[in-house]
Amino acid sequence: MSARTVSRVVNNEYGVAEATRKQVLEAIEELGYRPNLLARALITKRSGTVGLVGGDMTDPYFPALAEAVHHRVSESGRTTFFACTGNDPHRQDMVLRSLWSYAVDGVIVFPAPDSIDQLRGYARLGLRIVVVDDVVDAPGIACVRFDLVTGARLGVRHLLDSGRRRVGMLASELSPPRRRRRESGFRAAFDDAGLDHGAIVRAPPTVQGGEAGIDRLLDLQPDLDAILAYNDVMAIGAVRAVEARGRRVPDDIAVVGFDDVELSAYVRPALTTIRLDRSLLSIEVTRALHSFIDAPGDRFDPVVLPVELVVRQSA
Amino acid sequence: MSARTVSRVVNNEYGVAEATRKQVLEAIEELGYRPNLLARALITKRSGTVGLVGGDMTDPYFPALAEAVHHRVSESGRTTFFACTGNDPHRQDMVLRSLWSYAVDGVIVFPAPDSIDQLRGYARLGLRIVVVDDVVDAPGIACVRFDLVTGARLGVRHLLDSGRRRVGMLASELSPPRRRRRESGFRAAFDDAGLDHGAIVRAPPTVQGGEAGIDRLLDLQPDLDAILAYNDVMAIGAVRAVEARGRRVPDDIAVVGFDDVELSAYVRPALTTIRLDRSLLSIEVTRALHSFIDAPGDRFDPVVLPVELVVRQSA
DNA sequence: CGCCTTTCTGTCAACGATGACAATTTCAAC
DNA sequence: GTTGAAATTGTCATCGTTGACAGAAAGGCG
Repeated sequence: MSARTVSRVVNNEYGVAEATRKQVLEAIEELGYRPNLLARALITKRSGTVGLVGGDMTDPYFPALAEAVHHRVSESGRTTFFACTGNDPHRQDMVLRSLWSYAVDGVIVFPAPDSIDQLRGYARLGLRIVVVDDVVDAPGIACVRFDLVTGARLGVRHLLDSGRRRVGMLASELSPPRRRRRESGFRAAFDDAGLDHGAIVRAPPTVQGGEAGIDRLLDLQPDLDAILAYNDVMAIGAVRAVEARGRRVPDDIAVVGFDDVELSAYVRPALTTIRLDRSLLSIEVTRALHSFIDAPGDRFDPVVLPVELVVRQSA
Repeated sequence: MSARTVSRVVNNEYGVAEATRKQVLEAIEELGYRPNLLARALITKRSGTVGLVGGDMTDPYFPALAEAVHHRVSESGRTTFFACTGNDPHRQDMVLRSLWSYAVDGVIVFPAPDSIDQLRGYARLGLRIVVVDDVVDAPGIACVRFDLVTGARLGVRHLLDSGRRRVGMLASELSPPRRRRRESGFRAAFDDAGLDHGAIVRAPPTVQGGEAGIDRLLDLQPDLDAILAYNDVMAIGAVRAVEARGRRVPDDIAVVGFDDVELSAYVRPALTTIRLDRSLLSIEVTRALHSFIDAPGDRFDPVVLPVELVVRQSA
């Protein structure tokens, strides 16, 4: 009974006598044999695993998406591992290096700032990459993103419709210029309406960042009556900071976020937000990944996903 | 220039002439060479990675802990990968299998229900395991947990001190009997006081589970004036459900949670909770892991971590 | 029974690194 | 110039699996 035969049984290959197969399975059971995936991956260049690389796990958008992605990926019999980069290109490099080197079948990445060339490099090394929220034109890289320009427009229009006129924006300091699509939409919406927008302030995309950003924003422009925030977590920080200054949401200042994380419905006031549907995103990123893995090509047309305004209490 | 020499340079081994080292480094740079970690791990049985396996990423306790663990683990030059099991022993088996097979240096596991024998099995296969929140006496397995009995006692005492007498408990249906230490503490606190405790209801440890649990709890015992919840996420569900029934928190019903996730300070009313200090936990689990990895032994004395009552608005 | 086809099983090399150890070079000291 | 020790570099086997291919066994047919 050679190792080769065992290999055939384990991999369900064609051409093993039924009696042998049974015998091998029994031996496997008895000895508690587990194939060594390292050795297998070393030779096949495939590992049956997928990596999901995000910037910050503590932003609730990531875990929720992760769960959805895991679920879809597992349908193809693969395991998903998660990693995070803290939005640090160097840390991202370490993570991708590990993943690449372990021959993951592909990775889904929320890229750290200024890491596009790094991604190109890994694509050249043969790593299949799905980039979320950025556009990279390179073989081996697929791009999926939400239509954030429209999203910001929807948010601003909602604020204008409800009579707000002095609208500031709380942006993320981690977005490089090319990825500031919420800001573009914000400006565009005011251009459309022939009005001037309020100040734009950038801060870390966290609750604390939101609080700090609001402090600066209100110092710059004390008469603001509405805020469009980069995401829900910042929006929550914004609400807190506004209330800490003794002003009320939404009566004095309306707040609109992005994402629609579960949490947004639980805080008071419940957040009005632009929903970036995780289920949709998980479907599309895994579709892109699978098409890369199974198909021979290394091109994938960029996907732009629709967004939706969810009106709750904060605006 | 043999491969062996390159290996020596890459691993910073002693005994390479300076001139050779420089030459090799240049070649590495020029050719974009990356050592294949698979091959390395295959022979060394070490991969420089650590796995953190949780039940549910969408419970905010996990991501926050993950970030802390990642940080500590990275100090030893290792990369951390995260995975989740959905509290399903079978999924846990797949995850551990992958991790073991990729020769991770160790794993930190929040075990799925009824998976202790599975963990023992992997420990026998040589996987170094740190188990959180359970006690497993086996070589190769270290255990770290919070003193939840005391935690529950603290919570109950706080409620009794503020005059509550009809206190129910919202437990997790995922905890097997041996791990129901919050419930033990809950009962013990009432025994101490010579009082009777209210009903105990088990539900999934999520916001929805908390809501559903409260519905059943209030049906069983409509006159409850306080609730001890399994964790903050359930407590948030509890608050919502209580308010949905037209009763107020904390005036009509007080709510105490466990964990002290960041979120707990942001919801209204802000949650009173038993803090399970993530920073402490991350220190201890990585200490356990490192002692396993670096030391020759395969025993590690169980660690019990202290807890702390954090009083906010909900009780 | 011989021959051919089909089915099954085994052998060997390879994946890319490192452990063990051997070979070579370097260099100081005699 | 020889010697010996130390420093440097190379060779070979190995980790556990699979690809390519060869060999053995089984079955069909004249």
